[in-house]
Amino acid sequence: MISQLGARISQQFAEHLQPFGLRPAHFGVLVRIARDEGQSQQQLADHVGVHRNVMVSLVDDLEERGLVERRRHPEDRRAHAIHLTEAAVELLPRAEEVAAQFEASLFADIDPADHALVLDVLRRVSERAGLVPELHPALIDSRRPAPVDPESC
Amino acid sequence: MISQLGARISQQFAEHLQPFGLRPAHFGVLVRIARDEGQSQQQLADHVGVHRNVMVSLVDDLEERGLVERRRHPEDRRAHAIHLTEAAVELLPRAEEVAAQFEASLFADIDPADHALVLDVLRRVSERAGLVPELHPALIDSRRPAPVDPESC
DNA sequence: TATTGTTATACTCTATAACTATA
DNA sequence: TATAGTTATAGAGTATAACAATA
Repeated sequence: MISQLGARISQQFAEHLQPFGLRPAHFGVLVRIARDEGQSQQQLADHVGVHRNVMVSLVDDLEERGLVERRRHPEDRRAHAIHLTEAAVELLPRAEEVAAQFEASLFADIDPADHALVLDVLRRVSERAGLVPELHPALIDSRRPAPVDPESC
Repeated sequence: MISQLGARISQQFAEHLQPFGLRPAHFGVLVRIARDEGQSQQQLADHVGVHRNVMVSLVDDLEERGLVERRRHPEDRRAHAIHLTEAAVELLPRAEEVAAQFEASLFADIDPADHALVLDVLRRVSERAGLVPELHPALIDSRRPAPVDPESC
């Protein structure tokens, strides 16, 4: 159920972001850049939970949309330092407001205390499921619980 | 977050089902058939929430695995009546046990009352998001809330 | 030798259209 | 005319491997 719900939420969130010319992944990347400007693409990929190959095209898209800049990284000549443009600084709060309204609409008939509890529990379940945003992907696999042996049932 | 969690849960559930030679979608179809034997592929597709085209290959897979049979539908010569084989009747409870253990492992450090509450809330959110398992897909679109106008933020 | 960004490739999923046989 | 099952095809998304530049 969580999987199906997640897929539909992502689909609907994509519709909400369409007027901005963004997909959910773009939004996630922008939020991460805003939290800490000048990160490398590799760092962003780790934080968002995608492979660095995917980050290339995400940053490509955002650069074409005029929302981010690839600058020279001050410490590592291999890496880019990714920064928001002024257009992004203007756009991001509006997109975040749409996201907040969307979440509110989903939980519209849910008691606010229950809403908060659900998000807190899901956050803890996410960690248990190996979804640790701050963790390097290479470390995630070892945290995955091993599948159950079907013969033992 | 729900979207990312759902994707990872689906991925991990797939690993748990791999020893059975099943993917999550197959498991969902089997459960639906068990609930009401002799349904048409179209009915199954509606219940599971996929297009009837997709159900064709799902039933193909299950038939190859020897888990379901396509019999003549007693009332409609266009349709098939899908039934579980004895192998499926033997396998399904074991797969359901694996699923239950997997869910338990995800919520292992969550208070049981909170666990139940979360699932209940998510069920209600799912309905609000247009995820109504018993509803025909054609009716779902009209239940989707309209995207927010970004200019109003 | 390892890492960053990049490109290419393949594989899975999904969405759409069209066809047939029935209703 | 509409529906059930089927097939084919195109597109998005994802995963893997390889490469040049740099650490």
